[in-house]
Amino acid sequence: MTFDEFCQTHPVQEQDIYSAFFDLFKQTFAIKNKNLAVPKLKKILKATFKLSATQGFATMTLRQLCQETEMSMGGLYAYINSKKQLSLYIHQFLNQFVINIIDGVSNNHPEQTLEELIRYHVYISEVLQPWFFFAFMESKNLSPSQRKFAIQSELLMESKLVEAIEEGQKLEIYSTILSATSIAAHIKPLLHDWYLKRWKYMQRKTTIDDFCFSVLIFINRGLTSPHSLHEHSQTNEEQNHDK
Amino acid sequence: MTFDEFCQTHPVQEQDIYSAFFDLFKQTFAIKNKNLAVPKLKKILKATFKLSATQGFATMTLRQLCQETEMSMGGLYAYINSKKQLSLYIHQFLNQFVINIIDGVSNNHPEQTLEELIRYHVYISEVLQPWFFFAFMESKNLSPSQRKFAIQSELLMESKLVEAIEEGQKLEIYSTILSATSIAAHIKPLLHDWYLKRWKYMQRKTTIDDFCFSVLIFINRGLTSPHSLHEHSQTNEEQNHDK
DNA sequence: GTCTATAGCCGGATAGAC
DNA sequence: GTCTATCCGGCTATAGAC
Repeated sequence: MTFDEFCQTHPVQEQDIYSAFFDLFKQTFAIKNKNLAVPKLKKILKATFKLSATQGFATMTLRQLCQETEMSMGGLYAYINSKKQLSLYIHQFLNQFVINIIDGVSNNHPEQTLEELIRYHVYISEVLQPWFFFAFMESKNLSPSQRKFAIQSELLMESKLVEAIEEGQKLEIYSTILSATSIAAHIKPLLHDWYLKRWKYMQRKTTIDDFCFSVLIFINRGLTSPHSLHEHSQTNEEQNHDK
Repeated sequence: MTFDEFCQTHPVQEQDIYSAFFDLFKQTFAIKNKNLAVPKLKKILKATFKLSATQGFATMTLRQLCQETEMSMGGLYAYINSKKQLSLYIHQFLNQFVINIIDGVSNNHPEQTLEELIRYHVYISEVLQPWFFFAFMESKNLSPSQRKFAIQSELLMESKLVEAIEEGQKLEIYSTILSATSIAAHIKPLLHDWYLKRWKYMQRKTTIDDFCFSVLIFINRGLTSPHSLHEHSQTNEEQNHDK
């Protein structure tokens, strides 16, 4: 499945996202009119991501947010109850959104499942790049209990990866030299790189499908190659003596 | 080379580090007495890392820093000129420190060079874990020109990785399906994971040499395996039809 | 629902005693 | 060199007009 196909089969357009955001928290907003609220929430969230990405959420002031959104302080406070809650809502919404999609990944052949998990993660993090970046950088703002809640989508992804790898190891498709847990631990930072170092990939004109292709090759090799570094490590001491 | 051997052959003990920190910036400190200054700087830096890691540098207040270091505001200001400069100095020192070590990596056989680069990076990031974590999370605080300067150690590491991989590809030790640049781009986040998600590895009781071993196997496979995902991707569409 | 004006607080930084 | 006391600016949040 390519990125385009993913976008056509999942509710990941901008209007889908911000509309879902309103619905999730509507009972706590002072504003009740959805048609009015959604565009403004969109403005507020986009501005928050922009300012947070360049200076961090903590140093972003609500005055800056007003300027960026062309709203007044009073107007802003009709949509957010506090600066802290704005951050909390972003974490909570993202977590819910990711769980909904990752949970739907079918569990068939391990290679197929693994590819789908990886592609879906990259695709979601593309569509919600500012959200992912924000969540990664600003997770400190959360209290321990809130953090535990917001991390659930991460845990789900990790357990699904481990499950697929273990399945592949049972079927003897994948090597068992490294544990499924530690391989999953290596896969995740590879995927995070797509939204954390976005500018790097933009600069190099790497498309999202190129990135997926390259990551999938790299991971697939890490899982299937019969080679082991063991021999390499053992000869290493001899090499050092040669110096 | 194991982590222990690395520590014995490089100036990476705590006293080495904080002493070097004082030397690098001594002309700008109000304090001139090194024996007095080094322990206090150590206290200040450690407290800064601790507070920043849990709440972020931006929300850390100098009053918190005073409490943590058992100093007064006035006393503190004998060691730092401003909050901003404290952050800047951390970035600059780390950058210098990493360059000094990475630049010394010998350029012999590509496999050996690659292993040494990777091990050294992990080993430095172990010894200076709080510094690396700080630099990653707080790089926003830097102005563009300062950031450009502080990123030089990253660029050096990256260019050395690419150089070694290209060398290996020329010698036909490594596959050329993926470019050296994109492989290097995959290696870096794997290494960053060691200091970014430290708690995860602590919890799992993964030792640093275990981590290096596992990463080296994974990378080595990614470089050498003859397998290509190409066949897999091509058959993927057929698989989808099967559903 | 949205605005302006302001309350109330807390941060970084400094002055000046010791 | 180190302390206490204080200044001043900017922050979040709210009150009240429209």
